[in-house]
Amino acid sequence: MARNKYPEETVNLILNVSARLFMEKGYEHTSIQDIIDNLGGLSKGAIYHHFKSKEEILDAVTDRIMGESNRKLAGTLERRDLNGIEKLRTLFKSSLCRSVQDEIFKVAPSFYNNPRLLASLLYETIELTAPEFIQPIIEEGIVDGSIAAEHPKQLAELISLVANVWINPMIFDNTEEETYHKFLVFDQMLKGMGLDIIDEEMVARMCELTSIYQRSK
Amino acid sequence: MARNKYPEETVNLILNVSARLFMEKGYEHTSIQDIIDNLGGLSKGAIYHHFKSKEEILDAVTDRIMGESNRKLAGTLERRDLNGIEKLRTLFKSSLCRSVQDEIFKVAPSFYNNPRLLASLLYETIELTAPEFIQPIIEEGIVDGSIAAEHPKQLAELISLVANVWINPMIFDNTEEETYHKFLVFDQMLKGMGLDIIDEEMVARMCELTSIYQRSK
DNA sequence: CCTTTGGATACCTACCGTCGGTATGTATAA
DNA sequence: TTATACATACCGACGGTAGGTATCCAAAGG
Repeated sequence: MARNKYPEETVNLILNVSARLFMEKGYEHTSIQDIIDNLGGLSKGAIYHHFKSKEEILDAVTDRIMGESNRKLAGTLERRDLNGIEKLRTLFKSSLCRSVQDEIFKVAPSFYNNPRLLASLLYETIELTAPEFIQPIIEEGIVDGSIAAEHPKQLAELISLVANVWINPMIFDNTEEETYHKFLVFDQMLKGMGLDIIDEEMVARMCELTSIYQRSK
Repeated sequence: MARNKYPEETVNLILNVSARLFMEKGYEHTSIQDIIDNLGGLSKGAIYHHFKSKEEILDAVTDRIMGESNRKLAGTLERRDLNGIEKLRTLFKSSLCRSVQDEIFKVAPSFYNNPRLLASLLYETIELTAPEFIQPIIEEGIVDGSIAAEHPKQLAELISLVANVWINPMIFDNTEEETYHKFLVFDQMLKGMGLDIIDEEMVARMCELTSIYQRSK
């Protein structure tokens, strides 16, 4: 294929195709040849010119996805009109709304057959989302008095893990009813730790999410 | 190598070698050839006579590990001298004590570089440990009045996830102090949901576990 | 200002070693 | 004799590389 004047377009093309295939078929069941076949004329040489390994493509794909959603989280973090607990609420709500129209959702990826992506998500949740976004908010809430917690780091991890992994319909299959129950238990847990975050609207959104996901499979 | 009169010994040999290598190097970075090289003379034909794929070896390995620990859990489940909450307590305590002398611990496997094993553990926890062992105990506790919960299935999943994954030193690196804080937060969460399970002895054991694991790395 | 030229970069093709897996052969236990 | 426990030789597909070609761009020369 002709040389592209803007190589970042080629990089993006490779990333788009790879991301889709990784989601659909899983990282390990996607071969370089599979990617090539969906590149519209580009060859293996092109891929290995821009990336030094298949692994590096996966890293770039996950970095891009996480980067997108984290940039959106960062917005909430900086708002001055909200105290700690309100920021937590806003964060949850917006991340739920976002998911509904998320692209990743439409391809209905099964993390079940995608241990690589699952592991990435799990570790990014604990090592990035929790300390970078949730923990600061909790610490803020402790200072402004809206949250009572003694170990913000661990609390942030726990909340992030439950919200990002356990409740995630892409990881664990659930009926709408089960999702509802999960949310009730999650709410009970949060309230038990003095965090009143979940409201009816969130529960409704989450059930909507679950059913959208169910249908798209 | 000469034909073995007791083929199950060969199967066990393959499983032992594979388990060790999977832990040390990760499933994906362990080749069939690596396994053969550690088999002491056996060949690829032997492996594929007993297992139909590398995947099946992994399944057998994880099944064996999970089977061992589940058989021990099952013992607690059947005791008649304990009510629900007491069974939960006993379960936690014994699983902590067991881990201290667990073989798996001594090779210091890094789930970090082992997405396959990590995913297996995660799904076995939610789809096996929780519904087969924790949920029945909670339901028993509801009946005998020692536990108050409305959604035993979800509660069982939540507890299992936190205990088996979040607190697991093989999955997330922690200092002893962080482990201690995790346990405090876990305890607070459980108490918030009406479950008084954690005591000082468990906390001590868990910190011991963490330090053993740290040293073995 | 236009042209030439040279090197950096985008990309292609052919090929390599290794991988997981199979077909087939052989020796031994029952 | 038959079924089973292995060994051996081989296969296609895989991830990755070597080396070549084509295109872009910038600086030099006219």
